[in-house]
Amino acid sequence: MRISKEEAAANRAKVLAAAARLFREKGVDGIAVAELMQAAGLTHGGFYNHFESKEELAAAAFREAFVAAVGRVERQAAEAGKGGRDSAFAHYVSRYLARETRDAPGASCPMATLGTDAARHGAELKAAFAEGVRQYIEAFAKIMPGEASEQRVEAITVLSTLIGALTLSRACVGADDALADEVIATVRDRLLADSGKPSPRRSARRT
Amino acid sequence: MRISKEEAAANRAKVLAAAARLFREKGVDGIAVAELMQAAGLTHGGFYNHFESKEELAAAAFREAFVAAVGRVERQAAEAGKGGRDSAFAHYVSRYLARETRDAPGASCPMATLGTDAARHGAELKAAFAEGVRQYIEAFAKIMPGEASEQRVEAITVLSTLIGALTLSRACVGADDALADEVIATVRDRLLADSGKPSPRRSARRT
DNA sequence: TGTACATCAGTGAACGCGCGTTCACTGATGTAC
DNA sequence: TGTACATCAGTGAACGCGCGTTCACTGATGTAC
Repeated sequence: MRISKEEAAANRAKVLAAAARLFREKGVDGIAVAELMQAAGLTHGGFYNHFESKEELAAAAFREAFVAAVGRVERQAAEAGKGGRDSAFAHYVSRYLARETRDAPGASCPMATLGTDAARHGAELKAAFAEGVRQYIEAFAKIMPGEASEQRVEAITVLSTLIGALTLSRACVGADDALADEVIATVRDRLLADSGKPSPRRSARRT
Repeated sequence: MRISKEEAAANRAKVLAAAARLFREKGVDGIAVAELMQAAGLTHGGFYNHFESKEELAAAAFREAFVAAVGRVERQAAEAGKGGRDSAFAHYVSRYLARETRDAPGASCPMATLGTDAARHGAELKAAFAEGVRQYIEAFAKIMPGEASEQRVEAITVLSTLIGALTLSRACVGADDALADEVIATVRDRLLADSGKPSPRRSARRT
């Protein structure tokens, strides 16, 4: 049965949202089109009314995920007016390396979840990913402590550190929880110590 | 036709080596058992004479890849007798973040290529990965500059940075080569500057 | 505004392909005598 | 040491399943008059 244009647009948005979450959780190849459609409350047959292919959906989902991630950074940058850059940076890092973030990959940083997928898939996905990275670095640089001339270097370095720590911790959680927790706690404390804002929590050290 | 025990063992080793390379290049789900066997010069039917399942092979391949990676670190540590820890560290970082390493994922750090696979697959893979990370951190700590009491923290932080930078660069290469090169060059120079050993090459800055 | 028809989002069966795994078979190796 | 047989690594066809994609169909929406 045909439905209204608004409903169709809402359905498309639902599919995109489900894809942005599930691709991050299970990888582009780890979730089937039929499962995505079911997660959006639809049946799989209608998929091609909205997207040309799974690959095209993936590119759109990557863009959606990056828009949200860059938005989070920019919101922190905007609030930096109150507490200053150091505060914005500390908040962002603490949140990024929290256990809750690690355990909810579907809602978190696309670079830590989709980087390997982008590297292994086609040009369309890589282009969407690279464009997202460009925007993210630019936004992230604005909340970096230190001299303005060094902000881009710092942003790229810290961003790499965050992505690596989250990747490592996620790969170990379930097999060695102490190690998984140690990685994010250690990196968080180390980054915050560097910025002159030591974390209130003590560093988790393995015994 | 039956073959000698030595030949059979050599064949098993060939399959394992092909898996350790190809899983890193294309991901565990990105390469078929038949392709792996072909890469080892065999046909797919004999696979189950050597391994119980693809998952078991993957765990063995992870272990193999980690042994090689930890070995590389320990070799650097051993050579540190000559030039000191700083020199071992600088050599290792420069090599890790070189373009050649980035463009040869099949022979490089398993944490940067298989972390996401480990996070998304079963307990067996995660266990193999976590064990590898444990050993890697311990070996890596020995070539970290700075105070001995801080070596583990530094090792975890720098390792995260290396993994993140390589992941980002690999995801962008082909779509935005300037950005991909900037990421590894910037992080390399930044890490070496920290250790008091600035890189001879100038930092690549985007224009 | 009301009516008649064309459009098209959604449905679910079906297609074709690739994958992990199984199996009957082969024949050289390893072993028991 | 020589012979006869059992073992088993390797082969390639086959199985069953899940996946991305296609398609005929439905019926409410959107539009032309």
